[in-house]
Amino acid sequence: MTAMVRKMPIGLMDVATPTSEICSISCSVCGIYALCREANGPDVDPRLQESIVKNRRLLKRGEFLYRIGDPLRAIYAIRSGSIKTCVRTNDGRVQITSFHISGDVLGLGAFATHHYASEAQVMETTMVCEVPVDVLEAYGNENPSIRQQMVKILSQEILDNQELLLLLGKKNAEERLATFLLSLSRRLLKRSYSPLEFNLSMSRSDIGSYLGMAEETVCRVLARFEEEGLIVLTRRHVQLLNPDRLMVLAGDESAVKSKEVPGAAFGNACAGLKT
Amino acid sequence: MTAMVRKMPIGLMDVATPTSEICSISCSVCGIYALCREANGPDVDPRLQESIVKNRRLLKRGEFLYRIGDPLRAIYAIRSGSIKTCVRTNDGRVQITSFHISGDVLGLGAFATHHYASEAQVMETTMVCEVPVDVLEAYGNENPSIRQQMVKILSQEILDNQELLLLLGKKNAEERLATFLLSLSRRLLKRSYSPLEFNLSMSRSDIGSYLGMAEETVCRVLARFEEEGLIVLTRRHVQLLNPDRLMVLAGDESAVKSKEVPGAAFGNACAGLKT
DNA sequence: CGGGATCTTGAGCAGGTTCAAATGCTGTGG
DNA sequence: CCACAGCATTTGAACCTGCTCAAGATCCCG
Repeated sequence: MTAMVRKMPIGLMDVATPTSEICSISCSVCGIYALCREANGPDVDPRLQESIVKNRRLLKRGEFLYRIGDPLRAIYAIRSGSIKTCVRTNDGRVQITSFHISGDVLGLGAFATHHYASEAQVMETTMVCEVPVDVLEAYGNENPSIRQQMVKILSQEILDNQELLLLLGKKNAEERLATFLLSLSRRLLKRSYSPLEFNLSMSRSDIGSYLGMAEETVCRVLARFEEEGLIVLTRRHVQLLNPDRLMVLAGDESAVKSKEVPGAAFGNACAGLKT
Repeated sequence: MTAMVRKMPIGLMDVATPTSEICSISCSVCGIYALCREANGPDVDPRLQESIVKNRRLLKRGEFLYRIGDPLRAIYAIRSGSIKTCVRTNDGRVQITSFHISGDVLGLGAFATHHYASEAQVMETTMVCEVPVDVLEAYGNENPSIRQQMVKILSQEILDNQELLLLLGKKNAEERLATFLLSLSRRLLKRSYSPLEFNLSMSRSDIGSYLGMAEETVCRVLARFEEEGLIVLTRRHVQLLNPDRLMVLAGDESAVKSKEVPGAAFGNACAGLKT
């Protein structure tokens, strides 16, 4: 049970997608990449194509993509790297609302007020595509599928937030961390990364801020998980040894999701990793 | 400071809008009522008009508008009454994600998967308008302003959730209740109800479930607020005596919002209530 | 190799939960 | 109209999870 799985350095920090693959990333909920694919077709809005292909930005750790109160000018799709979004109280307490990774779309939440109510900070060197809102709107007006994608992305963000609300309102420390690890694992799987072995791009303190608990408690619970043989942890490298047991600990809503992502899925993925 | 404000029995439980007023309710973020207004104009999609005018439902306390896993068939606008939406863990713990009142729109969050991930339960006798999704989509395809409204509603729901995430992740019991009372007050003000005196349509237990704390703690903190002269509480009837101090206690994000809703707004509203 | 950031571990404390019981309110049926 | 059943609310007291403070260990980068 200890070291059957060979080390594969695949994780948030190791993503390096060649430029040519920008439009080939498989991501069912990612409207912007769908948009990219469309942009390669025959009848394309040239403004959109230009904005997708040319408006790319490389950001370094610590930089802000946008801050609270900034006017909404563009939405962003992450090509590689990772970004955290936060809200804060007036005395400076910070609640991280989401860790965004390759394929995620940021910024649509500001459509209600046209000003950001959250801030987006880069966690590691990150490449984003920038789509100005006027371009997006123009294209959306002509293309129903783009509109549907936008609604889907927004709607998905609501679902993700609901899951986090349940976690923050009703789960204890152990359940929070189990939920966190599994949710990360699922998202990596969707993007064809290894779901059982990955690197965290966030610090313990960030994890705490996201899960509504102190940094120290994060450490302690993770240490307990390791003692119990559920995971192997080396700095920011994580290996899930027993995802099924983690699922039980997570106390997730079973009725709906257990059908979609049964424990067996993890087992199979695990088998694929073995030598 | 005690009883300068005359009792006005306006609150969640007292709403009784005549049928003729269905389309005249002023609600800037309510796309469905905007939709209603449109439906009275000359060039109207007859399917939409029919669904708005005819598809009304009267629900009684305890009934479910939809449950987790139900397929998305329609979205709903509340005409009168109130509805709570919840998510739950597999062992039955319930997190209320929102209290919806007159003018709110429910159901758009299910667009991502076409199945509800939450449940909506009626808190008191409630009248809703039902708009089938196919009707909404058909009409949205023809009318850009409807589309914008939908995006705005979704986007607003994300903002509301973010506020709740901050509350659940970072605030203590006192801050939670102060935030709750003020947020309710603001929403009532937007709908032209008295923001300083109102009836709660939810139980202490529901408030606890929403704010991530035990029913007993809700009671204790509210009792403390009353001792300190911040509020007057009689069963479910609330009077805010010192909203400015509540704002300080709430620890809300001041920078952005204090400009929009300064404490003076409450003072003025209060003056309007006096004899 | 050094210094700052990150991570880990320990010990004591406290806010909020849990359990329990008393009180108050509401609506229903006789 | 009143008594009663059932639910909601309130209050008390003990307990416990997770926080805070503090110190040490480890890592990363220049």
